[in-house]
Amino acid sequence: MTPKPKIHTMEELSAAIGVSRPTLSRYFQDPTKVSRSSVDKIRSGLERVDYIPNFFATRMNRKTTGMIGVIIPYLNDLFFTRLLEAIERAAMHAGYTVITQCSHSDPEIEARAAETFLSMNVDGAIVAPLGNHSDLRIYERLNARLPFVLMDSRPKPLSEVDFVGTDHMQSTGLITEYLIRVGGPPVFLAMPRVNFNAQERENAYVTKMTELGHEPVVIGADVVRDEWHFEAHGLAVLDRHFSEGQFVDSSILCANDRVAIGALRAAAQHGLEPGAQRRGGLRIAGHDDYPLCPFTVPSLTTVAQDVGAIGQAAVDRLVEKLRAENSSKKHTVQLMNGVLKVRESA
Amino acid sequence: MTPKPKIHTMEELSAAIGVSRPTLSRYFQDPTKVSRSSVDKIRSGLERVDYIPNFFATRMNRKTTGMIGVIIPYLNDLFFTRLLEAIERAAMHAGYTVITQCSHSDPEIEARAAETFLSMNVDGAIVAPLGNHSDLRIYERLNARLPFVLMDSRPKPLSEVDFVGTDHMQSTGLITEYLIRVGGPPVFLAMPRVNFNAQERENAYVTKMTELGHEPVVIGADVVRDEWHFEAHGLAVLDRHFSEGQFVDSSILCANDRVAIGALRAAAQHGLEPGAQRRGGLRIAGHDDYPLCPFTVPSLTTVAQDVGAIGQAAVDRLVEKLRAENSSKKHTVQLMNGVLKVRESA
DNA sequence: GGCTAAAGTTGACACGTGTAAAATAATCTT
DNA sequence: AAGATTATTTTACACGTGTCAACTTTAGCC
Repeated sequence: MTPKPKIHTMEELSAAIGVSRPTLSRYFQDPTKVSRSSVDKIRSGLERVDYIPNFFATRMNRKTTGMIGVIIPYLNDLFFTRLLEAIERAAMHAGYTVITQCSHSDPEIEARAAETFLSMNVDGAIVAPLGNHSDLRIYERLNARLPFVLMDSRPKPLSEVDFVGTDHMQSTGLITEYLIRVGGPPVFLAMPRVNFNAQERENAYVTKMTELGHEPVVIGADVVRDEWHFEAHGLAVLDRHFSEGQFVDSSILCANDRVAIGALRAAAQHGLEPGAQRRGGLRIAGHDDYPLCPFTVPSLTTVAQDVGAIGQAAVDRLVEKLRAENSSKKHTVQLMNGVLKVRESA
Repeated sequence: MTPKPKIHTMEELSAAIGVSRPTLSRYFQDPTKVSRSSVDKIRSGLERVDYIPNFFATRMNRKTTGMIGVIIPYLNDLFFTRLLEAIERAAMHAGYTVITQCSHSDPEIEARAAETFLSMNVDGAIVAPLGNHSDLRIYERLNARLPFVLMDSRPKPLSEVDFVGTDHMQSTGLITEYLIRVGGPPVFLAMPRVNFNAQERENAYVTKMTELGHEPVVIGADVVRDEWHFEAHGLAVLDRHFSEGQFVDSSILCANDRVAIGALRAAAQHGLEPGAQRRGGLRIAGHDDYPLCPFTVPSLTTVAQDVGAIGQAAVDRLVEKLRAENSSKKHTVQLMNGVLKVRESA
């Protein structure tokens, strides 16, 4: 088949089809705004020709770009990819195009991404923030100029900003309570301070332990390792403790599942078999319900974040804001409950 | 501090600073093209004012947009996120902005993403294709209109297209040979046919087995399960076989590491302990060197794809093409070697 | 068939910036 | 210091499409 002739502008297309250019413009935005006869002419014309409207020219003048910007801190983590997937699904369903930027845990890249969004006139932005306190002005700047929603991790000093995430006091409390009930009171294996959730989960653990009359014990909080290498962190910390005979028959609550996967590995290396079956023995639990939890050996007991609901809620709230056009200035904080997933490891 | 006054156009900025608009335009593209004194005036002016050049207006007229489009088939897979990270790193270093689109293993979304790239006048595109043969025209269309590089998985019918990926004949051959050497000749646990690599690895296995005088055995190729749920696939297939007493002391080569993680799980559920230590026993190996391989129990023997090198090479080749401006029409195929990673499981 | 209201179309201008050529300023010769 | 270069700025137009107001056609009605 011979390649269709390429047409670069609506002007040319208008001449080739025999419909005025503004009519074409309206057709590409919403075919129902054009009469039946014109639609037919345009349809058949487009079949004989290779034309794509210029993305930039169309977006430049429209009052709304139909795009929402999303910033996530890290790609190599299935939690964030699932979140992103949920957001893309919800946004597509609501008729928006998602522009994703990854900050690679670098505040400078994060700031640049925010500027890009402003420069692109995105209709709104959803951001999973880094843990750096100096970045708060970035979020405030976005919040002041766009419909804006923070998700996953919440910087406390920021009050006037919408937020969607998990209620870590509830979720971490839930699994802490479970571990206390079925075994001994757990120690808490912290994660590197990559975001505000790290501290929040630790606080939730301490609170729940204190509330139930137990002495909280936190380990692994001092190590400043390669930030996002959670498995290596969990492995290194526990390997050290196990080598000294510490915690070999404890309940260990890990700050997230990736740390817990490292912990499981440490246990295996020391011939330990974490599991609820053997009373009094080692127990390991995590947080998040990472997709691999059912497949680890032993399978990992954890508390699930409802990633799909968080993504959906973030988009819902954003769409609500950018439709309301600055009517209600009240901000919303949506905290989802975690759900206990009891498996073999605890 | 009082918020800086917002300025929306270069025209206004020009008036506010006292430099002509075209000078500002040149400043934002390349400050060295503007005299020292003007740079100073603009710098100090920008500090007193809040202005961001309009992304679309700038891109519309420039002959080059400085953007490259990347399509990956699936986000919830650390292999692709690592690939994406390598590409973003390399592209940023080369001065390009990456626009990422995920096809979510849906040919329609993939096609739409390609059209978006054309509509945005990206300087070039890198695509990790789906396994659908009907999509070949999409790649041919992109290849005809842009500097274009395919990566990771290669549709054989496409000949005039640049490609960067792993030499699966070598990599799969390497680990097949290793398994034969240290234990019995392996059976091959196939992966769902999500892309062309699935078949290619299977072929490589059969070839190497035949070459060394062994009878190839492929299992799990018939199951058409939820496409990308590799772990569940590996678990289900092996659970069935183990239940019937099959392959309990075999060497099992999995088509990729995620399938292998499911296989390890199946072994554990049947009280089997895969590992090279116990001669004659069960062995499980994978392919890719998924980031979790060192942390599984037992740790997973595999053959590593050099993801970083693939991403870098794809960007290098693309940049080379879009600088050459259609000089040499010859296309390049770069196949990287896999590297054996011997761990505990085989 | 003529009149009116509604639907659809089009001309003219706008959007915010890039860019080549013309004009100006700065620097260098001799 | 005058002329010749060169560096820099500015003028004027271009980019491809959105949008509004004015215009034309169609549909509906008696």
